[in-house]
Amino acid sequence: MKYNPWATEKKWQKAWQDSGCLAVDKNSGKPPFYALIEFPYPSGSGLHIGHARPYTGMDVLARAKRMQGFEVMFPIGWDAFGLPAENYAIANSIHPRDVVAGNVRRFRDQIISLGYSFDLSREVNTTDPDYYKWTQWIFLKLFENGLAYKSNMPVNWCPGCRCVLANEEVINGECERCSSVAGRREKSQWMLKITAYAQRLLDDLDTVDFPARVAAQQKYWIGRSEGAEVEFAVENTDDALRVYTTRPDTLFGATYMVISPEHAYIEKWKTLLGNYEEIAAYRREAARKSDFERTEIQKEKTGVCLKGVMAVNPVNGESIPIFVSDYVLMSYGTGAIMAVPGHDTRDWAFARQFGLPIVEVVAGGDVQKEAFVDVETGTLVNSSFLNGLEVAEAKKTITEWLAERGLGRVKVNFKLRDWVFARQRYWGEPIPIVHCPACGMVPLPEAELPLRLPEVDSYKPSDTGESPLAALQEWVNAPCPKCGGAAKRETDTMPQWAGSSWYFLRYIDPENPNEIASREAIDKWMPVSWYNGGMEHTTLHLLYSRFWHKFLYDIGVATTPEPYKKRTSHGFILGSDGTKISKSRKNGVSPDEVIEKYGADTMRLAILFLGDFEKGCRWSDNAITGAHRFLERVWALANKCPEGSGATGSLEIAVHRTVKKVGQDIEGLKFNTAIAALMALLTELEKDCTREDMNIFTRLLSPFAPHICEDIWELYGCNGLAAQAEWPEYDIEKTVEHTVELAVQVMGKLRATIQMPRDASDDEVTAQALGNPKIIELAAGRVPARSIVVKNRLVNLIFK
RNA sequence: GCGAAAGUGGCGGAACUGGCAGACGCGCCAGACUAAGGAUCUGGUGACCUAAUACUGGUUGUGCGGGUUCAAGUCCCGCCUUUCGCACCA
Repeated sequence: MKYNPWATEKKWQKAWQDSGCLAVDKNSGKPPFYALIEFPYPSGSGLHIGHARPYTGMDVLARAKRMQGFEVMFPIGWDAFGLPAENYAIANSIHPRDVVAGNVRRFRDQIISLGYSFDLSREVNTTDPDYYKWTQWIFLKLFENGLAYKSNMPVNWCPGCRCVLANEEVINGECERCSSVAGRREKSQWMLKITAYAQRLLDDLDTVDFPARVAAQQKYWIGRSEGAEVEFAVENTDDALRVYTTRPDTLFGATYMVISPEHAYIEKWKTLLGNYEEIAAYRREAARKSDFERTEIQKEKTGVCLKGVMAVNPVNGESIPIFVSDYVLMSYGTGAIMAVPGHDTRDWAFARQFGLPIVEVVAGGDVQKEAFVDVETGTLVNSSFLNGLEVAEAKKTITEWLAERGLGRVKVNFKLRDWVFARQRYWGEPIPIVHCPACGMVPLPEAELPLRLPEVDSYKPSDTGESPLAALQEWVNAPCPKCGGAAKRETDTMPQWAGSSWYFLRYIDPENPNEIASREAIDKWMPVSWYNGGMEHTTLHLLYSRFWHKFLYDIGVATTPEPYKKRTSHGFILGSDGTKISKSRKNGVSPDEVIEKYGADTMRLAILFLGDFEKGCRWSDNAITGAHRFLERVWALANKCPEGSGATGSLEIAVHRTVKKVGQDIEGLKFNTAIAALMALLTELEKDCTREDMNIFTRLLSPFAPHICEDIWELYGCNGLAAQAEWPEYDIEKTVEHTVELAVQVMGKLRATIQMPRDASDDEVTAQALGNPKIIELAAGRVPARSIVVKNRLVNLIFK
């Protein structure tokens, strides 16, 4: 009987769903295991191998955990708000809701056809009002707690389309659609104060099981630094320029200052400045550039000196000039810096450009040739009372000195910036705030949630930079919830990150109309046992969702400070030509095509056999050939293998070893070597096999290739489904051979191998090795000076 | 520039806390079965040299150059290259 996956795959997919074996049994009493994948954005092009790799990996884990006696929750949903659906809707005059519904249907079908064991009864969709009601509810709580606020922020502006652009829509400084040069504009934006949680987001990384590279990247992104704030008085004004520095010890070397083009003092000092027009022109120039351009290009330093104002270095009273330059950003620190060209590379380049003095304050380099920045252990010079001190000591001394005089203070700074939480778009969660002329910003009462997206004819952004919602008078005009007077709704919507920042909580209790999830359910399932996702989400989604969860913990909704107990990250999968998979390059593979030609089990095995799950890899059709042949051999053997009791001798050892290895490899996400071990065992079983052995083999293979295993299970007349079978156990005693082969080395080179009983003593091993004809010949009568024995592995003989 | 990861046969990739490099698969070669083989099965397959009474003969080999060690793909020092992330972060 030839292997014919098409005949039965659909049948088993239905059987898994219908049997309820994928759904959670509340009363099972088994330990809970919550396996989570990053829920997909249901794009129009359907599910591709970039999804299939992580989903297959986690499906193997979830299936194995079920067999191992855990109550597994393995849910999926749809992160369906966002720009692509909206753009597609605009281009094709379809409602984004309908676009999404069609895409979701396609994704769901594909997910089922791949044999994934998701519990579809818990499916959530971020665009469902019953779902986004709670996204809005969380926003209201953030607002109530002072963590949501409005602030002027620069946005990308396309003068051609007359609308705000996402960073993604700006390609090389041009609008993706109309190729106009995109500029910058200030806009009042909703912000979330993630910075208030910076320290906790950093500290609690120690309490979770994240891969080192993920934790390192988050730490770097949060970017904690300890330094000092220093006040520089400005001559002829009552103002002081406040700077943040991590190197207060170099204060005596500060020979000029630089402020960001957006610094408020420029306007304040307008009348004092002899060259205001020049400065304003420079500012306009800087404003045209995106942050990206401004900070990316390794360019010559540009800037303008502020004529008419001078700052005073607080430690030595010297007057120093103030410049404006775009290399100083308003978004980090205070928007102003003290420049120490002797010991900072950027300041050095700027000083050279503008002929400014460069003073050495830490001994060791030649500051006239280049900035001397590697100074963590240097000694201070040219610094009055700091002379002779080590850098660390000098930092402390100067900070205290400044603090005593009210000129400075210790300050911890973070690179992390607050989260811009508004989009001028239709297809997002409406922000439940009303702007009242009398009462200001008023939150909607909870009872009015969800605030539904209104029906509109056009989803196009308005040409004023407002969201399309702004054009809907009947929706925009609403009574103030507080005073009842005429007021207007907020028309911006939330970013796509909103719905994905808490979805793992909704899976737990997806139908609950009264709360995000019941306390009981949260207690049982949180934190997520194992969350796997892409490295590209390490700094945004992963950090945002940790932030929201910490907030929910603070207000008593969540019961743990961290949402994820364990995080793993799969490697990025590239196309067969080694580049990113894209439709235009045609280097991708559609899982649908593979399934149609070879079946879902082949697809699953092929994608996991490619290479280390946690490392990047490139797709190759060769993987399919190997996987498919393997399954054909499995099916052939299952059919011809006779009844009988289990294997004995070395075959029994091979079986026990494989049980051990496959279990360990699944836990370590080493799916490629687990499959290799199964292939190797199959080769052994083909020589000598009974149904008893094949039964064990089938259960081991079942998480990887579940359909064929159900076929075998049925063929053998076993009870229930293979998916519900118990995971085989191994006997540690039966994983070791009684006779081992040892390598015999002479002076570190392999010369022979010998057979020895397991755990033979060093002396026995040495004696046996010396008795080997090959070794006798090499020894030529000499006696080894040393013999190094590595138990059950090798012996190395050293002759003088 | 900063941070992280990685360089192993023709190819994808294995290799536990230093211990027989190349598991497993693809491809290729030879053979078997065939009317036929792009099916299947069996055996072989890093490179170079040398073998024919001794295929458990020798040398060399994990990006490059040094080092530590009885022993290095693995550890240390110095380079080179690639990928990913961040980008003038004070």
